[in-house]
Amino acid sequence: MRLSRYFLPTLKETPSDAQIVSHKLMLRAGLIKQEAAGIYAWLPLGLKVLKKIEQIVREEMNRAGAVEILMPTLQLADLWRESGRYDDYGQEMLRITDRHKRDLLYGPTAEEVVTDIFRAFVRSYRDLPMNLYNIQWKFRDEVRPRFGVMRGREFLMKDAYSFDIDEASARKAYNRMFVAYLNLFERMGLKAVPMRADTGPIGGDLSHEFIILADTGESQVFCHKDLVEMGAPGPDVDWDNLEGHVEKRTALYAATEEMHDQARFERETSTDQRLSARGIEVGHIFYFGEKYSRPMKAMITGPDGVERPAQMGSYGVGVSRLLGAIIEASHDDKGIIWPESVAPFDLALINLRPGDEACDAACEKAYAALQAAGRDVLYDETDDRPGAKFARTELVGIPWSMVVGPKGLAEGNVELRNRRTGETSTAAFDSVLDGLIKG
RNA sequence: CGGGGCGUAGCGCAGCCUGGUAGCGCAUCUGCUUUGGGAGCAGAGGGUCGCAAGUUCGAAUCUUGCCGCCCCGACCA
Repeated sequence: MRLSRYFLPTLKETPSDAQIVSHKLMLRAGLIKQEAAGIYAWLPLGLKVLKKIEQIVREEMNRAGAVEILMPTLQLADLWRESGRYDDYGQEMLRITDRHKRDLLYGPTAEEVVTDIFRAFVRSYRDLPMNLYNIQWKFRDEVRPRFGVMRGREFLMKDAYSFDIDEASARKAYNRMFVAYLNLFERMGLKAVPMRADTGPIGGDLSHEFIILADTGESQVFCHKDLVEMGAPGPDVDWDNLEGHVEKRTALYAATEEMHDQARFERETSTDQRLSARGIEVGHIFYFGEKYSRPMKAMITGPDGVERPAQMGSYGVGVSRLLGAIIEASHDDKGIIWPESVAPFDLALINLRPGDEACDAACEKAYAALQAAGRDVLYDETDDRPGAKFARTELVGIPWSMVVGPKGLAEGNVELRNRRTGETSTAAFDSVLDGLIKG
């Protein structure tokens, strides 16, 4: 992409509405534009990152055996009356009436819809286990939206729903999501720690929030230090036998503020193992059994010929929130530092002197070669001054920059810069180009 | 939903207390110069001061109502 033909409205000054660093940077780097409280338009660069995050989530869901569907944003109130939640949900649910005076709502979640889909087609235990997910815009009319996309009213969420014949099988479904979450957050360069969450009236031990640690996190969290550095199991696991991976990570103490038990924390960890930090919730998995399947009559016939409600669980990832969370966890005073897996461009090609024959020729050659190699390049051929180009590239957080200037080029050299480390190396044009082409 | 704050050019702000021709920086446009860390000089364009009503000879400024946005708290992916 040639920058002069792209749409990248960066801001030198921070809009006064923004308070936390990720929100400020998202506005300054031209990722989003606020349209109303908690409602944002996604500009080209923000959209690219959003799509990359979405794709990682999709790939890891598929790997874990979930199947993608797409459910509507507008839902029938009648379904929610069946589950009993229409009246329970309160003011956070945006209620809408159509021209026929039918009560609709903009879905804040999709348990009712997915249960309705399930019960329409599935009757037998032979069709189970099943896990259906979708990545869709949700709306919760928060009283007080804040922190940019971290707590908007409209947000993109991946929500998966598992259906099983019994609790033992449901537990396996839960474990698959547990491991899938560890894997997908790691792919985004995040260290996510699963923490015991409130299971509400259902009870049991099957609910975890996935928390990433960041100084500006919304809640206080407490956990065993080792959990933070424990890597994800990775894709090559036995997806039917994940108990070991899950137990290893749930054995150590980890709790959010609401679930925290200081006495137990001190009992189960030594002083030097204790970590108390701020955290951002980026995922939540939950087993809730028959909560929806029973009132909505999503019944399954088992091998014994007996009909019983499906055992269900739901698994959410805040896709749009993740942009904010990643930035909170990865930035410096110059701007965003995108992990390569979610970066909007693989690299920036900076022409320091457009109009200079040698610079133009070298840049065009590099641009063509990199594109041919499948690299997504942002080619800065604007006539801004070098300082402005560097500052902008750093602000938007592109992982690598190839800098082509007249002085270096006279020697046949160009520069390669790493956004995260700030390291700069000068080398021959061809060798830098080869290195970037090979990745 | 309780408490607080703010709406003045695209962005950041001053002016308001004490009513009298709407300003500054950045950005934008033109010209010249400049070209390895958000350039310099000269010039230009851009505002029914959130909306409405009221007070007044006269309202960005005072009064009332409404709308929007932000912050703290309670609540949530």
